[in-house]
Amino acid sequence: MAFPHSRARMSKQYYITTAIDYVNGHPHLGHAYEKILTDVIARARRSLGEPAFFLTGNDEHGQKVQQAALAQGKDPQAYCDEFAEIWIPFAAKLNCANDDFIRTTEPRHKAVVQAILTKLHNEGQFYRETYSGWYSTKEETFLTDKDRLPDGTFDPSWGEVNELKEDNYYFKLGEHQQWLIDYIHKHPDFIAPDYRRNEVLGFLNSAKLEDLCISRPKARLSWGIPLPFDPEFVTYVWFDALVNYVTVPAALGDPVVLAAIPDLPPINSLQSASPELWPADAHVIGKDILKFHAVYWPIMLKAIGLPLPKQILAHGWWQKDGAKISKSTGNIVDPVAVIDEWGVDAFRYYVVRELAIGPDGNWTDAGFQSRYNAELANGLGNLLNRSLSMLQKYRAGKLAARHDKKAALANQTTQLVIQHLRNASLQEGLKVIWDLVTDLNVYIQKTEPFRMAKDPAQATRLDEVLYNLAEGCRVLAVLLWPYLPGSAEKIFAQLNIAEKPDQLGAATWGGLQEGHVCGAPLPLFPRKDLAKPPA
RNA sequence: CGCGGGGUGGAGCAGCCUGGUAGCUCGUCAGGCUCAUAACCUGAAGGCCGUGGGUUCAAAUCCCACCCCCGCAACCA
Repeated sequence: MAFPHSRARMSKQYYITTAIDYVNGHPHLGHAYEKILTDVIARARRSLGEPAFFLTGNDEHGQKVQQAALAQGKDPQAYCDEFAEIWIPFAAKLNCANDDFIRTTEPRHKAVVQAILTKLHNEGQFYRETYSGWYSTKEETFLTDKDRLPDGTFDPSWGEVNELKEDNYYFKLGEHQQWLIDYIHKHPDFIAPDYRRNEVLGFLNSAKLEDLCISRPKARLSWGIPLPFDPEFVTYVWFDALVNYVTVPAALGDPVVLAAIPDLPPINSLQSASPELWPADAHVIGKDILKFHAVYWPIMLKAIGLPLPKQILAHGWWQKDGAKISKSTGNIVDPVAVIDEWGVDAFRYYVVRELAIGPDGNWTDAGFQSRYNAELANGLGNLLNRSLSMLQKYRAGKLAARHDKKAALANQTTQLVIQHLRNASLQEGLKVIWDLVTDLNVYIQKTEPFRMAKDPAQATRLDEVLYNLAEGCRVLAVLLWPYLPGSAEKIFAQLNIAEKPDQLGAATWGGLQEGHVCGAPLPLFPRKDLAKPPA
């Protein structure tokens, strides 16, 4: 698969990742949400003129994958390959411009994981110990006292529970605990939003960290990366999965990562010039895996000798109609179905506009359709439509001299949007953009160009208004590009602008020149009837 | 004493950290406009900000107690 956005630069790129998705099911709303958030941030950086590298991928090892493959009578690798055929196009379906797609069963990843394990093992960061506990063979997991019913027994759903002794390797976390607490205090932006930082600090302050078990006996779980120093074990999935974030930089030859893992054998390096990616600027994750990213991962990196990511950005979860999303009750949102019916930009718009990054959201079909009609169709789409319609009708699409009635407002909007994009305040950015949309709609109402058109004495005034509207739409397209790249390009096409609206520098007022001929209007977001037949 | 999130006009939310006339979107009602995707604009009605205490000149906002809802075990972001 080609990743046309790949690029190699000589200086540190903005590097942003999603969590990698576990391949035991099909993509759902939550996966789509995370990828879109990340894509908007990555596109925003590119639009600001900064090279940005966006990584997403699949987590393919572990017990559930092995079980699922077995249940279907498939080889685990074949099973993962089939899911990759779903997940890679899924990112494209969301119009994500990711630069690479990591799969943890790839040779490049195994090589990096094993090189890191070797290094840490040689440095004495691991120890081997026998664990004894209650083991559910059916669920293939150890149970704790918390899993006991009030009468002291285990729930029958666990099946047969036996006491089991098992050797494993452990990673010493405890000795890094105070260092991590200090680090988080010194870097207040490391975990966002800040209430998540408080949560992590609360966790770190409440008890001594238990050491992390980084292995599973092969007899119990074979589908994993073998420990290089003990072939009887495979790597615990989380240790495996987190490393993905440095795998790709390593594979591309990032000098920072290579310096920390000197024994890494040569893996593929397609780049002629090695990009500088690490440390990541942001890991976008769900709130459920905060502990892995804000506790285990920083400690792993510290032990490896790599700098920490700049920020862990934890988003919330979606509900549907106020209830948890559940496949068994059919309470689901199928992103692909929504995109097929409403368009990818409508989907991207809704999930970003509906909530800030952090709180939980609630998907309702009524809310989605309401935003679609009110904000996309009636707001933005109709503004473009009526503006171009009048320009076409009264001036055959041809613009008169530049006029700056809306210049100050547009430039101010641009500054605010840039600020919000830099802060990953994506929802706020959209709000500010829509303030401009609303203002331009009011502007038409106040100036009534359709009335001026009937009075030849007002011809100049009409030209001025029409210029402001067309230029306002052009600025809007540029501002919208990180969020709604397809729609932004459609606006440019209707304005008859050849370039792409993908550089925020172009949002400066005055881009449209006198004499430029704009195209004819075409509804951006065709309005749909709110009344939907009951399912 | 488990942890976390939340309870703000009919609905969905912001505001709370850094107290000082309660805000947004949708919906409702009335009016205006006609360029436009039956779209757009203006105005109005509607809330004692979960409950009870406390601090304060002043509390949605800070403190204490309590009540209620939702996640933390799945299909998981």
